[in-house]
Amino acid sequence: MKVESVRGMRDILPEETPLWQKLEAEIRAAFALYGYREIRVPLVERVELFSRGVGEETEVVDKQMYVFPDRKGLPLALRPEATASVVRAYVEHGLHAKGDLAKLYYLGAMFRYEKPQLGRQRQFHQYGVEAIGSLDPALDAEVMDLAWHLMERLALRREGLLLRLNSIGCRDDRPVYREALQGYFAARVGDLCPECRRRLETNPLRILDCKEEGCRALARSAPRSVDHLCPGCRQHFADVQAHLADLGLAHEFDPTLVRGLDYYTRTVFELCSRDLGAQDALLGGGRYDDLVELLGGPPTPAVGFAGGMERLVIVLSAQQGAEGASAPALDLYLVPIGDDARREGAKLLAAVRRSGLSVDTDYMGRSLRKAMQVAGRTARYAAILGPDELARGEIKLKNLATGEEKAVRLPQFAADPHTLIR
RNA sequence: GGGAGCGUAGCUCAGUUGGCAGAGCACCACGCUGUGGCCGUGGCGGUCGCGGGUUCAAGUCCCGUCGCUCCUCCCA
Repeated sequence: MKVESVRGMRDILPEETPLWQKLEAEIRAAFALYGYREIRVPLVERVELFSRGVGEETEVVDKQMYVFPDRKGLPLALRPEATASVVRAYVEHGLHAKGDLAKLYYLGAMFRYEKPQLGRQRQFHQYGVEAIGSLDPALDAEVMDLAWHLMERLALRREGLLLRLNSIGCRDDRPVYREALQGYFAARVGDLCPECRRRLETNPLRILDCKEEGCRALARSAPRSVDHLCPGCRQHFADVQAHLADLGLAHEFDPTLVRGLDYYTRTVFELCSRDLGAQDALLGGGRYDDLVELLGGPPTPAVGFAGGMERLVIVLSAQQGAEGASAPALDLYLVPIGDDARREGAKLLAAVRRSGLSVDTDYMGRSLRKAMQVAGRTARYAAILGPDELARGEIKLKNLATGEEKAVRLPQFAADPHTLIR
């Protein structure tokens, strides 16, 4: 019986890794331009970090989290997202004591137990930023500008993207809005699914993104969060929009946007692709002004976003598909003829590699012709070493693009291959 | 969560009313004994996703199961 990969967990093969590496490099470069520094947090956390931080009632924690006890029975979880971990680290290491805005970014695997499909895996990869320590609406706008800038770097067309924006208010607004929702849904409780009847008491906000058709119909004309903002939050939201306008960032106000995680406050946003089908959200984020305090730190406002790498890979590979085959990866391919040449060639390889040239040779016992074929598609130069060359103390160098071939002294080539290969 | 489609060679896929499992690409050998890209000839390669059922006979029909994909929804 063949052992296969676990459902929703896929291999990224060498054909695809260059694209991932390019993507990671662009993400790091963009984040660095905006003053963010990388933080690496564990893949495994205590369950309570997410049940408290993200919210017991959220779909991510309630239905999608990988939970298991360790050998001593401690309840652990594979992280379904990274913000809670970053904030935990921020509090745990007293980063707030530096009295400055902490700008942190991360890149890595997340785990959610969902039905896998294109652009949605059980192990997936997110990149994200967290700016912890300021309530300035200009910072909200800067974070969204960073999101846009990243997309520009990846050469995604601006017209193909859509920034959706909403405000869900602060912790003082929440009870008011919650009551409004409860009042609205309670009057129509007969049309709610059993799950949502429970949510009516525990977390009525979640009814807004229930999947049942009946609940969704009700949600469409439910009270809007923006109509229940305190003066401060209303001003904050107006300022954010003004700053976005200053930066020339188009956006669309979407009163139904609530986001799936409980820690969000005030600003919430999503950047969507217009040419991606069902899984169109490229990244999403917003403010989480109470999370630091909730996880044991001092009251500290924060804003950030997270995006999915798989979805960018889809968009990018569709866009780059026409670019064709990549250039040969190797500088040189050694083609040995006979056992003596193989032995002598192994020494040569070690020397040439240490000079900084990438070289490979045949270990499959291939014929000269087959080895030349491999050289032709993997390298810029072929080096032919056989009994004749060995007897003369030479090696034949062939430029595989031009077909030009010349014999060079073996010791000279081993000592200084760079001048002969360019 | 709801709906639909598809699983046949390493890859992309044919396979008719149930009747000998195929092609192209890739790989290997030879033509061309030590020189790649082009061409030709031959070869290697299969529990037809898995398990059951119907049948003289199942890749094909039926049931189950696992996986993949798409739509809806949600999200990254």
